[in-house]
Amino acid sequence: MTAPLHQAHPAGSGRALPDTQQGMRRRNLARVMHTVSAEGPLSRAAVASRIGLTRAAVSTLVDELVRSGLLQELGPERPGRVGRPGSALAVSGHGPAGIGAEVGVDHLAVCAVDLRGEVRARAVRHGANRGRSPAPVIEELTGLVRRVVAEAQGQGLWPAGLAVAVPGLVARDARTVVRAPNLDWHDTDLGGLLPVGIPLTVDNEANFGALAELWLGEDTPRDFLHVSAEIGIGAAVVVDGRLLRGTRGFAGELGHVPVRPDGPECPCGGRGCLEQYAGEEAVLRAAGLEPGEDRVGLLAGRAEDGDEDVRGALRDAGEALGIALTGAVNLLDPESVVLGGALSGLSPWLLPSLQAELARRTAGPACPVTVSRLGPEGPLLGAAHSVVRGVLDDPASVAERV
Amino acid sequence: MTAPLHQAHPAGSGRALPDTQQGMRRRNLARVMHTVSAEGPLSRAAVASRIGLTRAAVSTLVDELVRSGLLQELGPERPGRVGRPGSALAVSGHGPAGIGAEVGVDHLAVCAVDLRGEVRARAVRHGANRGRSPAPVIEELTGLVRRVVAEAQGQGLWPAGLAVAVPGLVARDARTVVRAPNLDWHDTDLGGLLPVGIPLTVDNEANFGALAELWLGEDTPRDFLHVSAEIGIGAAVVVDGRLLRGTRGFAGELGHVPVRPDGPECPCGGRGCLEQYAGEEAVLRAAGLEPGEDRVGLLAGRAEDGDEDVRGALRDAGEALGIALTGAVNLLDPESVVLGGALSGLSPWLLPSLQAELARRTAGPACPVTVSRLGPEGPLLGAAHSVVRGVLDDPASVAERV
DNA sequence: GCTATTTCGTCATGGCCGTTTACAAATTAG
DNA sequence: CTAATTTGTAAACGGCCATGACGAAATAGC
Repeated sequence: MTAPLHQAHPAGSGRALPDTQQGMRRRNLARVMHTVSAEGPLSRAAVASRIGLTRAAVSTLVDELVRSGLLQELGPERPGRVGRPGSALAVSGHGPAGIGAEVGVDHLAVCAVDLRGEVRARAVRHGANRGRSPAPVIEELTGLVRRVVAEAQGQGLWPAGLAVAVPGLVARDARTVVRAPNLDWHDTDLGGLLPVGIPLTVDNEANFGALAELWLGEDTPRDFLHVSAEIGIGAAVVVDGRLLRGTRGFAGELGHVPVRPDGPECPCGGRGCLEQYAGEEAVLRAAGLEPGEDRVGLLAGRAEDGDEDVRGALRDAGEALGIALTGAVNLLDPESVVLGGALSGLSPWLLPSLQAELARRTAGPACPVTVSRLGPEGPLLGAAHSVVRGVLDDPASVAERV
Repeated sequence: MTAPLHQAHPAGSGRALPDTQQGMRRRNLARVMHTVSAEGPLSRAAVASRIGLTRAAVSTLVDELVRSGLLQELGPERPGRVGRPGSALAVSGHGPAGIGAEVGVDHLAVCAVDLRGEVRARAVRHGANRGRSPAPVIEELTGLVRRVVAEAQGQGLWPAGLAVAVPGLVARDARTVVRAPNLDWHDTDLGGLLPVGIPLTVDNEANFGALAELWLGEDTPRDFLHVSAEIGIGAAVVVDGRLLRGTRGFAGELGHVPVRPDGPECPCGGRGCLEQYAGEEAVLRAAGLEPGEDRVGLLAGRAEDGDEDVRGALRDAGEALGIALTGAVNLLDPESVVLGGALSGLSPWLLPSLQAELARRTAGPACPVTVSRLGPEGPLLGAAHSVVRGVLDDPASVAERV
């Protein structure tokens, strides 16, 4: 198994595959898969012209991929143009599947996604996980995973890997949850707790959310900043289509960017961190509400009803977000900023002040701010898709396993 | 010519070389060059074991590189171990040279660096360029370039490219200076003004400074934040050994990160930007000094002499830098922060408050802050080396030109 | 309806490139 | 002085993509 670049925590950073004919072959197999996956049913000739190889070379690559069950021959295309019609190729719907899982504060979710990107099975369990110790939660999650895997297998799929999204900081080993304040987990190695016989990857939910946006969003650029919030405020930086992780894997801690350096103290040790103004707890307090079950829904509902306290609190939060994002945008020059997770539901009341602040502090045109279409589904889908992308990135690695 | 990844503004982001046998060959030539360049004189066998190819394959690659004048055979190694001693290979000192140039506010400088990384020729001209129109300045620079090129040629070198560092924002075409406030240049295409018959690249001096740090610094990590200042404050973000440029090429504008959102107005339109606290002008004003010739030297001198006003101003600037860097570090999780350019000379008085602020606002161990060893030489060396790296990254592209 | 044209997929051939295997050369160990 | 070890090179081999030719299947023109 070679670790593709976008995988949760790539081991090395150099070229993964050795530069020998075999590596070349593997990379070309990957290019065929990516092309077919991205541009729908395509003939061998179309693929060849797109990736710059000859029809003959693509033919042998396709043969290999069809034999491995990764590509499917759909039969002759509808002839619209002159010449013999090609034989349409599509990504197989019966090959490997990516299993995505999410440990939320209030729920567990698992889904299976096939190579085509379709969700083929899912399972959810609601109920607060806050404060429960990791072992029983993971045990419950394992049950859901088994159910989803079984259901996928019933449809002719086989699990190629499991990716778990957690609301917390994950070490670069892609297995250990270093700190998940909202679950009260510390230094928990999920590798030992999830006894599923398939490759495991663990990552921050914000990271998976950003990847989902990158892969599934429409017109998502290759350089953007994805901001999300469950309770803390997390950001993910995508540069040139790849996640920026940082040395320890902690990049994107937008919540503790100083907004007002002399502001209220923050548990992190700093003062006036963004989380003190735009964190869920802070917004609820400013709105005069008590923390409860569906906090985001509550805020959205009150704001919708015209509650001025809530609206004001969200306006202030948007302003603080705008200040913090001004710094981030100046530093990174992204093509856009995408609001995801809980923020997408509250965007109608956050956006105006956020954008105003950003525009006011920017010389020239301000960085466009958009709202994720995926909403709360992002992290789960991103996790499952990360496994699928792993297969697309190196088809040879799974072809052996068929 | 293929654009290597670290080059000023790579055209595309995908794999540069096509995945065919020829591309493979080219990449393997590059790997041989990089290995020999990085690890000193090495035998063919040693190179082979390092890059994972066989001795036979490396032999043919080396032959080609020697014939092109990029590698040099130094003769048999001193035999310390059992077995036939290898024949030492070293990067040639008579092949291509990188020409670096710098347009500073108070000076012009040009140098030539060979493949071994040694400076083989240089020329400097002092005198204020502030407010002069681009044409005469560039004409003067061209003269220096011609002199340095001639001197290098006299030593058996030939110029492979010219890289120019400017104190301002450069568009992604790597030729146009969009805005250089300290020179008062706007939308100036240096490509038309520099009629030297070799490939031209223009980039921000902060970017080149960061690259110099990456390539020449000792123990510089592959993920760091390089902060420098001439008059504005610029940062360069290096991720995984590559410069982060941003969509428009404007990444790293640390100077306009909000430090105190309600602070003094800034020409950029914002309020309380870092530059209002730690910019050269602001520091001079706070120290009660007038802007003059050698401003940095003046500040350092007074601080050295114990001038409390100056020390206080620098302390405050360090504090503001610390606040801005806290945000950047939270967002990027770099392995270290490196202070370069003018900041390195003032570091004794900036560092204490900067580090204190950073540590106070960080949970866990704070990001280490170091001072560049290169100082004001960084941008010029980085520019010249960027050309050299371009050759190492694709030796085949220049081998044709011999 | 028939032929020429265009495009698709495949096959045989050839060239490029790293590997394998073998061997001579140059050194150390005993 | 011999055995062992390591280096560099040469020849044969195998993998992989390119080239060129060919049959198949559609359209375009008459």
